[in-house]
Amino acid sequence: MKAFLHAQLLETWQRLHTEGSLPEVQEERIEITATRDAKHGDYASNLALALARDADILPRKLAEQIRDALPEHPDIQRIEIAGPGFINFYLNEHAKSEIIDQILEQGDQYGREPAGSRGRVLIEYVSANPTGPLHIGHGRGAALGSCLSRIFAAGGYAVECEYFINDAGRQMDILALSVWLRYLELCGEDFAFPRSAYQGDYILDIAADLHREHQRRWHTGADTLPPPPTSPAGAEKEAKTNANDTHLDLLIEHAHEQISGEDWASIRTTACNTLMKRIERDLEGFGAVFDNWRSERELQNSGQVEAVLAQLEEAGHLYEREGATWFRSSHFGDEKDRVVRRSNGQWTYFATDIAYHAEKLNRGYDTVINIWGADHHGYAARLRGAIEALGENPNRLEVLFVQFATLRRGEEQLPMSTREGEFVTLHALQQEIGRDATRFFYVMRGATQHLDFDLRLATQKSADNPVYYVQYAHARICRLLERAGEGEATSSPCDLSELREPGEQALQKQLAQYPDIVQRAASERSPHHITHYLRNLAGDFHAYYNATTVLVDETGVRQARLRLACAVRQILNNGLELLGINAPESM
RNA sequence: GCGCCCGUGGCUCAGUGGAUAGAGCACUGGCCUCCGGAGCCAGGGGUCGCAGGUUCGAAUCCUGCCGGGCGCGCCA
Repeated sequence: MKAFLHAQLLETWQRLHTEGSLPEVQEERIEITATRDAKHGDYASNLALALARDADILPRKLAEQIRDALPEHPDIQRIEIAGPGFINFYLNEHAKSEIIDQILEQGDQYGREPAGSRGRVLIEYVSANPTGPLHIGHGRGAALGSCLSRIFAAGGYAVECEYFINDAGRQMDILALSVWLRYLELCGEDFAFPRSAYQGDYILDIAADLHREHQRRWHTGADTLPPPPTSPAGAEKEAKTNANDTHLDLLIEHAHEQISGEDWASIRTTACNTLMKRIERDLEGFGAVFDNWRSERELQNSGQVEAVLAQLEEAGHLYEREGATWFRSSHFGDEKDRVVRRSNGQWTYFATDIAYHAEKLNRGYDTVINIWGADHHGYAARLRGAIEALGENPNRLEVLFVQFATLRRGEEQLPMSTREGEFVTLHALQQEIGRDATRFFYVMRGATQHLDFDLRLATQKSADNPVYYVQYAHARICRLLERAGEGEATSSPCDLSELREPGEQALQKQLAQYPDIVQRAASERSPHHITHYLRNLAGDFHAYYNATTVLVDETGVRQARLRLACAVRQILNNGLELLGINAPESM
């Protein structure tokens, strides 16, 4: 209906333009919105206000001219000019109740665009380092990516989801080192475990497996280990960090002397695979589904990094300085140039990432979306710059930054830090509050907002908890339809003009907005529009249900009300589906 | 210091340049002989951080300032 009115306005304007009484107009400038207040009709347009200047006519006069020129239509009861020059459309009852038949006819397809009709999108998300289990910080990215992929699919995009496995680089060496040191402890060695190595129990588990399988094969005396740094009292934090980093490097070097490169690689691979399996399992349990798992190591071995650097070199965007190779990212909007090859000959992560993004773009997606934590925002400019330098349109890459989530239980703040091994894992969070509530809470705020995740609220089984509120509305309708006999509600269309109560009008209007909400959630990459909508719809239903008896004796009224309830259930179901949340039949 | 994000009832947050700025929580008072009370209804509570500007119209766009978060490595 909204699209229809938009077309009518455009057509009418163009006709008046051809007749010479109005100037030209661009399609985007004609807006029509569902009204917030029923006093303003069902739909309203502000075009007379917006375009009065161009037309050189007073807004109200312009509005009248357009109203008079609009063709009559059986769905439109009347058109009014209000306020400074709004054009308000009032639909007749029949047009409003059509929505119910449409919803029941299309079922779970209602609100969905034809698959693949809007282009191809790749969403890369989570991509956490395999150095520990996923924690609640990763959870937010996982929820956002997973919900967005479902919303995009509903919006008509062909969507693929991808996880980039950071299985190369120094992090992996630190991981292997952490495992090896724990292994030495299991061999009976006694020494101070480095503070900046990975502390978590999962490291111990991997070490125990290795110890069981390989016995004392990689054993070496603790007395040969490089001594830990002695940090003088009052030393700067930064100096301490550097000292710890250097110590780790010495330890890694030492390990290389003690065991063969092959064995070291084997420890690294075992640790990485074990953690990746755990990550995959956690994501699967969370409902985050991936189509592709791309390995950084494989990418590096494929020769793509050399190729892409050669391409940049050829285009003159690289230069040497102080033994390193730099990319001239400052020419492409970054604040300074960035190293792509270190003076020790190794690529930086950035170099690999350029190759990775070049690959993604070459695979032919219209849009490539990355979901990153807010702490990475400074990184986007150089990546965009590299894409531009490669002759691609940098706008095909879109980076969504998700702000941090803090976790609390009532007043108590819960800490999280991978290195210290003290964090709430995503798995533990789900165990405690369930997948549905976890997903809903993660996406109910805009991604740019800091999220205050309250475990106490999320575990409450009451109306305070929005997940239960929405699910309860669904369960309630299911029970109602069961009681009435399913057949009655889903049978052939009945006379919906019986729906005259204010609550029934409100519900029909709310239902009609669903497709717009889905489109908006997709175009703004904002699943929270869905959570808000569902809460409102559930609220309207609860209010209606409390005020009006559905199962009355008059057959016509009863059938119409059941049919309305059935349509509400369908939309609750469709909306929850977009969030990957269950729509239970009973609770 | 520079860059990005955020300042909206006591709290957590919606808000697409539009009509009287909205929810939920908390608070106060009501509603089950009734389709699920895991629910509903009513009420109080606001300088939309501050100051300019653009506009017929600004919480929304622009500039400056104030406050909070994050980032500013030959780490990933």
